[in-house]
Amino acid sequence: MARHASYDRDAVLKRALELFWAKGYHATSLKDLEVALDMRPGSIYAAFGSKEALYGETLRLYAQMSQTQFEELLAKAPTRLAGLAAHVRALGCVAPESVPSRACMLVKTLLETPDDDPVLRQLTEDMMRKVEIAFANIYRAARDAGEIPETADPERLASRLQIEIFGLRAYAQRTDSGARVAALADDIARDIEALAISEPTTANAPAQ
Amino acid sequence: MARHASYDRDAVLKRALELFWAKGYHATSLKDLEVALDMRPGSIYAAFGSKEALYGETLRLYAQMSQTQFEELLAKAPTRLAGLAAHVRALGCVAPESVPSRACMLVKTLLETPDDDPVLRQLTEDMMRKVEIAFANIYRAARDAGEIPETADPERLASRLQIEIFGLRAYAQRTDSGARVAALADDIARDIEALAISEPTTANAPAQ
DNA sequence: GGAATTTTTGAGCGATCACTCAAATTCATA
DNA sequence: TATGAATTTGAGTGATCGCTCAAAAATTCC
Repeated sequence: MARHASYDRDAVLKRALELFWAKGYHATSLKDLEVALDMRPGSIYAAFGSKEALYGETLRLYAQMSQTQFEELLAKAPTRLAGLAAHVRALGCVAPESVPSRACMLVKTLLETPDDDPVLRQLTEDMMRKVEIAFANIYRAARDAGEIPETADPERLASRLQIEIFGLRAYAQRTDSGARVAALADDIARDIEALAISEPTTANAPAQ
Repeated sequence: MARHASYDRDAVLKRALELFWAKGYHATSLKDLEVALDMRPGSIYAAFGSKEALYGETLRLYAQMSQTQFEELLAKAPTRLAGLAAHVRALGCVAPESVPSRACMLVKTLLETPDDDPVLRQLTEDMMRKVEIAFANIYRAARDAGEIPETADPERLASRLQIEIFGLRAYAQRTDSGARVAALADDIARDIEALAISEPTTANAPAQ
């Protein structure tokens, strides 16, 4: 007894994500969204409530996609440490044309959001903290499995890894040379692998 | 035979810098600037031409202030490597209330600027490149002075250092704990110092 | 003090901002 | 096919955007 929405919500969110990720929150206008989503303002507001709420949903989608990608990489890696290194290398190999922006959307949001913003800033910080905790859990598991020394501090290593990734992806946004970014990602990945407790044959195994 | 401007241009630029650095380009309105600078729109435009041009001038001021601070730190350090480490440690110790934002204004600009922006984006990338070259020159001098191994690649180390700084300062923006940021900065600084060729008594001298 | 020259002022420009809502349209059900 | 409940439409809301400019005020030199 009623009409159904004519759009695919997930597809719409994905298009909104591409736009917001590329241009940022403030620089993206509703006119931009109307064109990209092929929706009129009324439909957009009926579906998402506000520009801010829509942005929040795209952020969640971004975080979820990133997490999935990361977990797949981890599952394929021979060790936890190799998985983390592979993640960094993967970030260094992204083709600029295959992605709305080489920078991390969470960092972009963090840096263009007021310190006291109760919605987008809070959401961003929460998501970043979740990623950091995930990193720490992996480092802790690696330590408990004897991959890295007993003395390693998982939380500190996790924060450091997040710093390297934040920095690498911001750097990637300012550089034309994909090869240079890939080389730097490799440097970072090697440092991660260098944490490994060396054993006769398996030490420093490449994470490719 | 004429009237003089009633404001101190440098003081005005400094106030504009504080505002832009804290809020970003898009989120800062001319109304905000009118209040912060205590100037009416006509005066602002007579003095600076446009919002974009004013932002550009504050960016230049930011880069110049940062450079000065960095050079003073370098001059005080016993070695070039210690100077770079001290720079990182200094960035980790910034009190949040003493600064408009803990994040780097160049990174904030990079991330909220379109890839093809001919003014602000170009300016930002140029300034970043200049900093990177300065880092590379210091690493090169350190290598030529025998502080670090002959095999060290100054350009690569410079890029890596810029990545660590970008990341550290973005991370600082998302964390309440100043102590944690300082500890992470110290980790990064130690890695820089670890490049040093060890000698009997001077190796790993703390950069404090 | 008067004339010349500059700065400052602030009302207001057109454009765009995020957003609303009454009317038109669509479609599953009866 | 008619009905009812939903979605879609897009002109239009008031607010704010960056910015302009003619008039007023201020300062310097003669």
